[in-house]
Amino acid sequence: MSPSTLGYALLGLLREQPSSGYDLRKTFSLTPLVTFSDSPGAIYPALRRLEEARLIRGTIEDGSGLRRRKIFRVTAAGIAELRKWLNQPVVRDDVARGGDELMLRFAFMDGAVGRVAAVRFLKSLERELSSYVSTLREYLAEHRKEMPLSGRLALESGIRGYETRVVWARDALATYKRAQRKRP
Amino acid sequence: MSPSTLGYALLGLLREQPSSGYDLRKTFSLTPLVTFSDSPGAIYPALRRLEEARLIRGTIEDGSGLRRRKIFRVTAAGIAELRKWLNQPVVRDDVARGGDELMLRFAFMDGAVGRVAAVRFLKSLERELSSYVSTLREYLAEHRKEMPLSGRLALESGIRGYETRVVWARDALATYKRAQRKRP
DNA sequence: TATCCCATGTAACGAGTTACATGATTCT
DNA sequence: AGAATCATGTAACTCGTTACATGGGATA
Repeated sequence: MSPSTLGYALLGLLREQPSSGYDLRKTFSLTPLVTFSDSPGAIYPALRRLEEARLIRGTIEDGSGLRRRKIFRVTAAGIAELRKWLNQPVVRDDVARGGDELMLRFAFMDGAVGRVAAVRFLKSLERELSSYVSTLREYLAEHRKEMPLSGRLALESGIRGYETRVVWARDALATYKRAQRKRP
Repeated sequence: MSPSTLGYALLGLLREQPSSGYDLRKTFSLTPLVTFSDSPGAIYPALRRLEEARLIRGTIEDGSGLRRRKIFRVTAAGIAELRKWLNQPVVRDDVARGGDELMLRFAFMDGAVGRVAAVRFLKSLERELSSYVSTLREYLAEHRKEMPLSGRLALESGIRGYETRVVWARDALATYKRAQRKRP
């Protein structure tokens, strides 16, 4: 079985920095990754599953007189699994379901799959987003009249959000192009 | 136990229009509510739970020779439960977790709790969103240097998304004010 | 010594996913 | 007659939530 979204988040974080379960919990409670729960009932079982699948390995820190801490590191198989996840094509369903997981994937790309994959991702993201915005606009145009006011406004909010992300994707692409010119 | 998010979505839709499970599945697959799964394994058990809690009641449609369809209607207790959900204050956690549930709540307000509640919601939403954007900006300013490029860009995408929603909330408020002038 | 933070875990429960199952009706 | 669609449901499985449990080390 492939990991859950939380599992991939842990994998991505551990690739950047080997950490204990407690460290990861703090990351989830103190950084923009608050979208994830920091509850021990989620983190520790998820870590155990990843370890059972040999995607990470935990070693008890043999520090001088410190409390016991288990530090997890990503294995080669873990890196491979992470790459597989990051390299998945961007499909319409991903963007329709809110696209949070897509942004998580993008956030972990640097250092794991490189600029080429990131650029490919941004291009297909822009394409799928644009197409989805069109669908939503058509729906709005067709149902505008029968929709209750708050329902219509909520839909407009969603559309604006997706449009903002399209613009962002173009800017992000430009940023990558600039970085590439500097050190290709 | 109070209903899940899916349960509230069903409650909100059924308040607008009594429907069968199949109708609701189509709504979830063909409208912007695709964020929800349209799988029967989610919908039918959720409907059964709502019915057991007496929040909805289903009656077999005694139509002439049609296939059996069970039409669900919201009960008085269901309306009360929906109102309770809609009238909950907007807290920081709601916006930090992405805010999708907040927009769902707003979408169902018209006809269920009235303009006053909708306006109150928008005001507190704008306040919480603005405050959360500040938090994210501070985080970005402080960690910009150490963050990998894609991670930083992903965070910027999130910030832009929240900012877009702040602007939207102001526009939506203005829309309500205009509507109020027309027929107060 | 009392209290807080560090650090890890488990157990019961709820709910969604996936896949399977069933049968009636309409279309070709 | 066969296929597609309408329409409802169930069972196994996974995973996250909530709440509880434990104990060492630091701080007052």
